[in-house]
Amino acid sequence: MSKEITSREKDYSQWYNDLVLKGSLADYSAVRGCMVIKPYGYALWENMRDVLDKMFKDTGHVNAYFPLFVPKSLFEAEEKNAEGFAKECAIVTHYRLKNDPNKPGKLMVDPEAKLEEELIVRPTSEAIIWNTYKGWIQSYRDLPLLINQWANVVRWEMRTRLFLRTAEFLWQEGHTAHATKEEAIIETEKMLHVYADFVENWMAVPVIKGVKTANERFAGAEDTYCIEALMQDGKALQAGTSHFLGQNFAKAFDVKFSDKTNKLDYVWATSWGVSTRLIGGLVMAHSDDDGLILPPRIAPLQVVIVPIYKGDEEKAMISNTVEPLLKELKEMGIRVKYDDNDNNRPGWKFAEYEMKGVPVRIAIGARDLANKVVEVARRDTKTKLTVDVNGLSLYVKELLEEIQVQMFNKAKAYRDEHITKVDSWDEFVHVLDTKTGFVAAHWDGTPETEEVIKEKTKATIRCIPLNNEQEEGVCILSGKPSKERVLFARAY
RNA sequence: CGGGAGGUAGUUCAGCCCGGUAGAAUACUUGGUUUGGGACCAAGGGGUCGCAGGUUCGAAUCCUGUCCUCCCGACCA
Repeated sequence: MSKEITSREKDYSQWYNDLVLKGSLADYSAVRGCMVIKPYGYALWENMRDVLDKMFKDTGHVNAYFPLFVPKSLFEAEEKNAEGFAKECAIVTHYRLKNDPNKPGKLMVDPEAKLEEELIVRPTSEAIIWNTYKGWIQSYRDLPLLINQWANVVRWEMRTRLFLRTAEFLWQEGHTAHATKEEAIIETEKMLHVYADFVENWMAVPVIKGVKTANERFAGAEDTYCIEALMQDGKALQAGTSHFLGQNFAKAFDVKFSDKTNKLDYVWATSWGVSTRLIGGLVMAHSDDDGLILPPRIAPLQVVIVPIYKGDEEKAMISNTVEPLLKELKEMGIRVKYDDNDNNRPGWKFAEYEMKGVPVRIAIGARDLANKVVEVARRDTKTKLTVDVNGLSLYVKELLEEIQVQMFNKAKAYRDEHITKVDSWDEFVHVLDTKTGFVAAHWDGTPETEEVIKEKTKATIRCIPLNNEQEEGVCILSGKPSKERVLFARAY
């Protein structure tokens, strides 16, 4: 078979690409920097989306949809935000094509169809949303306004990578408005915890919750909270962000409300988002050289049953045993598939489902039938066990839960081993270059120092962890006093 | 956007240097034998060689432009 995967050791980037492409998650497209999410990858996204959507609704949010295009005048209203995104915007300047008089059969942009005002394809939706909120908010009775949207956004990236950084990607963006600063900060933190809960308990990827430094902060935000995950190559990945926007957007879009004493004030805002980038993180956090390893709770397919037979008679006998089992598993809410396709032999199917990261595989042949057992194989550990058909569905249900927990524990153990405290510059550089991962070090708190460290080592401050331990120390670069360690890493 | 590599059958690639009208493996179709870790035999179908120009009697091959992808860098909430 040609479906060979480059090993992580040989070429980590290529390994990642192989998994995404050969695991049928996504494909390249004819558009620079844009990918096609294939059905299997989209099923994964749908599962993630459904869980998150429920979490948002359980915390009082509702969904809405805002336009893809943002008039330039609105876009530039919040200056810092506009500046932050200016270099990566796609812009619509015309609205019509016409036949090219010089090239029969070809089209050209009609110069007479130039838009009076250019439209920015949203890189994020704060501008259009806050322009809308202005009309929706008059009184404290209209607050809080808790809205989320599932959408695509476009950021014209110079260098793209499947899922991790594409020109167009899918995400959700929550945009909330509050009467008080305190309430907005609580919202910002609440959604960060929702993200952490989702990524850890559903995707089995451990994260560190923290706050970004000024350099890494979202343009237009007062504070950016984030969850940071660690990939198997020791690089960090920002998995989600939640921003406390202060009154910046309210002021830029003139969104005021009357409080109970009839006093006018600007509202307080938050925004928060996670994207299809999470899929890239999922792939890199768990998978191995044989293919994807997906956590059961969000795997499109949790269990696959492969029959092993000689002739139609045996196949029919196996199917007789499998059918009730299939029904039972489905009734338990387990996503299961019986692959009785004749076109491929069992060995081929084994390899294929391993590539796709299906958590549990059940193989059943004539020998098993006689003994009333099946072979149960785990994708995460690649171990196989013989299990009684009797009580199998309950066993599988429990096994799925166990796999979920073990995947998280394994990833967490790796992550925890890769948080290294260092107290000198030499040590700092050495750990970054050899052990990799997060490096916990003292920093003098200035953007200048952060910038120099980035230039010298390519490591950035991923975050200042929430509830960070306070500890006297000196900055690894400047030697100036510091009260706490921050987490550095090279990042995606 | 800079440096490097690449684009030829669904896929992986050979052919290109030295121009003569496209090939392998695998996948696919049909039939048969098979089936406990990516099966075997036989027959068959499938490519305007990324696209557009140019040179030439003749271009996958040489030249120019352009699009897409990968790797490294710059850039990136």
